[in-house]
Amino acid sequence: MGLGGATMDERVPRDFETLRATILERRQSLPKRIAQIAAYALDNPDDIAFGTAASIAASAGVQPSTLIRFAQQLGFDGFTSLQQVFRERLRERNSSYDERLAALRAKAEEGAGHRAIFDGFVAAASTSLSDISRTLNEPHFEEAIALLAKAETIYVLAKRRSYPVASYIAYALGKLKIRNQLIESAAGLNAEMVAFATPSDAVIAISFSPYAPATIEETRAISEQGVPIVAITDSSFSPLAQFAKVWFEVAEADFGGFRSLSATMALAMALTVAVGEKRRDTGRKRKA
Amino acid sequence: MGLGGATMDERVPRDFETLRATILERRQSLPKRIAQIAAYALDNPDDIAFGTAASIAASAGVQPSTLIRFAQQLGFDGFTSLQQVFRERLRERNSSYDERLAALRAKAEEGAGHRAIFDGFVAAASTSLSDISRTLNEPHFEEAIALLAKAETIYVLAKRRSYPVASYIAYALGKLKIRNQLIESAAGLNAEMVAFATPSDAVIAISFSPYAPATIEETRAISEQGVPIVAITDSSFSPLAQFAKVWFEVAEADFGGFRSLSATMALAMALTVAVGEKRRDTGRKRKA
DNA sequence: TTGGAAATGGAACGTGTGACTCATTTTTTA
DNA sequence: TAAAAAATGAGTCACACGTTCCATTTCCAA
Repeated sequence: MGLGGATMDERVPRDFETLRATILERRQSLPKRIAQIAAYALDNPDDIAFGTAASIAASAGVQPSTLIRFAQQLGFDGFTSLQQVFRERLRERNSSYDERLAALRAKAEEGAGHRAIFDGFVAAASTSLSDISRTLNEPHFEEAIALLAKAETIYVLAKRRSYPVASYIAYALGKLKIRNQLIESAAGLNAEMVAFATPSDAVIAISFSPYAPATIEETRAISEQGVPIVAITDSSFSPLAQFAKVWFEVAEADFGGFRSLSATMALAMALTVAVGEKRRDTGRKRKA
Repeated sequence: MGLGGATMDERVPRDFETLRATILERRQSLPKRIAQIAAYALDNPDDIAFGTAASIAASAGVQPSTLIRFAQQLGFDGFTSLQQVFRERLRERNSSYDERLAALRAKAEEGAGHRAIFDGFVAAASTSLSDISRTLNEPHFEEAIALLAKAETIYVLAKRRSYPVASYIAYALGKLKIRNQLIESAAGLNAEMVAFATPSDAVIAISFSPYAPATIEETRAISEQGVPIVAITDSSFSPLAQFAKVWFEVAEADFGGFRSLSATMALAMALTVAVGEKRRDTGRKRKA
């Protein structure tokens, strides 16, 4: 029986994920040419969805007939039914991220309602997240983690708009049992607090344009004491950048004059938790 | 010239958005049957991408030849070239949102690296945003805005993990020149602060499981004074819900034990700005 | 109302499609 | 190593496809 198990009562994969799993599972036992197509299919699913049997076969470097045997071996009637699965995949996947965002943004801009405001903030947050996900500088990220992991006390410095981020960092550091000091504006004791920091500590400073003068000033002061600084800011021209050992540029989308904090938050949390992990690892090594 | 302007040098739409715009623009001047297809095409772009001329024509209730006339009227050679645009649309839209998220999450789960941690937080934030965007209860949203808009002073109540959100709300309210009072845990004057609130004020209370006892207690106290409460919390069983006039259920995804705040932040900002707008509108009306 | 033009329906056509068949090659088994 | 079985390549074929063409209907202007 040349057609393998196709005539048996085995179930035919009707959705792409099942199909994919089936192919991966049988990969080892497939004949060479069939395996060649299998690999091509999983690598270029869009081509399978749109191409003709002939064009796909050519791209994959096999004969059209082999393509049909491949389909039959998986339990399909022929190439066409196999292709349906690949088409269904494209059809079923919801409108793309960008389309959704565009829709949200359009609604937010045209509609004057309150729902539009909400959509605007969601869109701004999503955009910011997707931006930072693309642009995060990994070496900087690793450097910042290393720097913070070996600090005795982590000082967290931010005012005004950035303050919520700082307070969440402080909360998270506390939960991770990492000594930290939040420098807020309330009591006016900042100068004294800053004076305690030494080169074996570290600072996370966060500030966005328009930069709070107090943040700048305190960052300058603390950097002069030789304390290493990790800065999260919004441009290379930020006054924070010149004082910082490592700095991140985070482009937050804004809506209605208020900038999203989602990207900054994600970065801040990642930094914090990564530092926590690095410390745990280092501690474990020291003991061993 | 039966084929309309097709023979002129007008540009043929090569991408879906241009095509869409072109169709919408000409909609009025199109013959009946052609317009019928135009509407069908914009409503069921996926069918155009995958179907055959015959099947599409049948679905749209026209003759196949009309379908081709439609394509030609838009400047295409024939139906096939028109179809390419619809296929390109599916092909070009990046891997779907869900696929991207799944990828991020997979990386975050398998990989132990620091980048994985970052991806995890971005994924958690994205998930939360997409969830709240789907599930936001609009009547509740409007009600909360109305309630907060007419308050003399808005009290903002949150501890621990929720505190960053509260501080951002307070910052934003301040910028919008809306009188507000942030109730933090620092000074221990909370009871006194809470005592000032009257029924013509309002409260935004934020708390997630495990609920900070202080937040619950203060919310209870303030509700007994007849002050209307808007609660942002994470479950219908939240102790906040029973005290609140309006409450929002926000499901935040978490990563590494730290919950994202992105959805809560977006909701909080939307609330704040919407209240600001509503107040401006009302003020304008009063003057007029 | 009538003439002409545009729009439409439907049949006919040629091309390119997927699938089948069979000869050949490769792999496996004895 | 020989024989059998499986896999592959290539040619063929029926047919469904997109397209074209022409007869008919609909619409508009005179």
